Amino acid sequence: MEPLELLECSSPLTREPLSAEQGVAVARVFKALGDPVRLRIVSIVASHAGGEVCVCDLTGAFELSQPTVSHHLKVLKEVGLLVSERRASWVYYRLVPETLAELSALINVPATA
Amino acid sequence: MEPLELLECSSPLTREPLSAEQGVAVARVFKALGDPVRLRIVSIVASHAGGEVCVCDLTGAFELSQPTVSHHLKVLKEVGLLVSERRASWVYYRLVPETLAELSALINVPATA
DNA sequence: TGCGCTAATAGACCTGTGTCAATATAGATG
DNA sequence: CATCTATATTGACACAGGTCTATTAGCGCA
Repeated sequence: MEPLELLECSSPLTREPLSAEQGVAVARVFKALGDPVRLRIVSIVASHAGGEVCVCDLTGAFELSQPTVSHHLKVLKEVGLLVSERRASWVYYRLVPETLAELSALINVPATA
Repeated sequence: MEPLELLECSSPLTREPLSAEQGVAVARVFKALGDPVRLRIVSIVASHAGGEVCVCDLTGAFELSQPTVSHHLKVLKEVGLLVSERRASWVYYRLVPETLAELSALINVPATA
C-alpha cells in the first residue's frame, strides 16, 4: 500500500469534513503514530543530528527485541513517515518531513478568537 | 484517565526525542485520531458552523449504530479532543482546539532547508 | 407517574496488533 | 565457500479494540 497521495491536497479538517476516503488515508498515518514506541522512534530519527539513525541505535534505545523494533520501523515506512537506505551491513532510517508537515497542517487550528 | 497535561510543555519531536512518559501520553491522542470514523467525527465537529454538533447529527452521518458512534465520541472525549454538554434531551459536542493545536505544534517540522 | 425520545452503557464477538522466539536474508571478510 | 554481524521475515500468542444487540439512564411532557 502506497503512502498517502490522498493527504496531499486536503484542507485543514477544521475547515471542512474529511471524506470517507480521506479519513481512511489520514487515519492510517495517525494510527502509525498512535503507538508510544513508534512515536519515540520518529522523534529519535527526526531529532538526530545528521538526519538519520542506524537500526542498531534504535534497538539499544528500547527494551524490546530486535524484531519488534524492525516491525515498528516497517509500519512507519509503510505510511510514508520514514524511508530507509542500506549501506554495507547497516540500514539507516530518515524522516520524511513532508508527511509530518502535511499531518501538522491538516490538524492545524486557526488562532482561537 | 485525564487528558494530557504531559503534552503541555513539549518541544517539537523534531527537536528532541520524547521521553517514554511523553510517548505514552501523546500516543494516546494520536491513537484516538487513528480511526477513520473518529477522524471524520473530529472534522465534522471542528468545521461545523456554531462550533458544536448534536449526536443525532453524527449518527446520521455514518452507517453505524448509535452505540458505536457514542463509543467513538467517548474515546475522543477521554483524550481531550472533544467536550460535551447536555441540553434538554440532546448532547452537543465541541472541539477542544488547544489539544489539536498542541498536537500540530508537536509534529511541526521546521522549514526544510 | 408514565410515555417517548435521545444518548450512554454492558456484554459478546471477531478482527487487529504488539510482542517474542526462531529462522531467513544481506553483506562483509577471511 | 564458511562464517560472522546486522536486519528482516515468519509464525504464534495474548490482548486491545471496533462493531453490534440489548438494555439502561436522562430529560421533557402529558
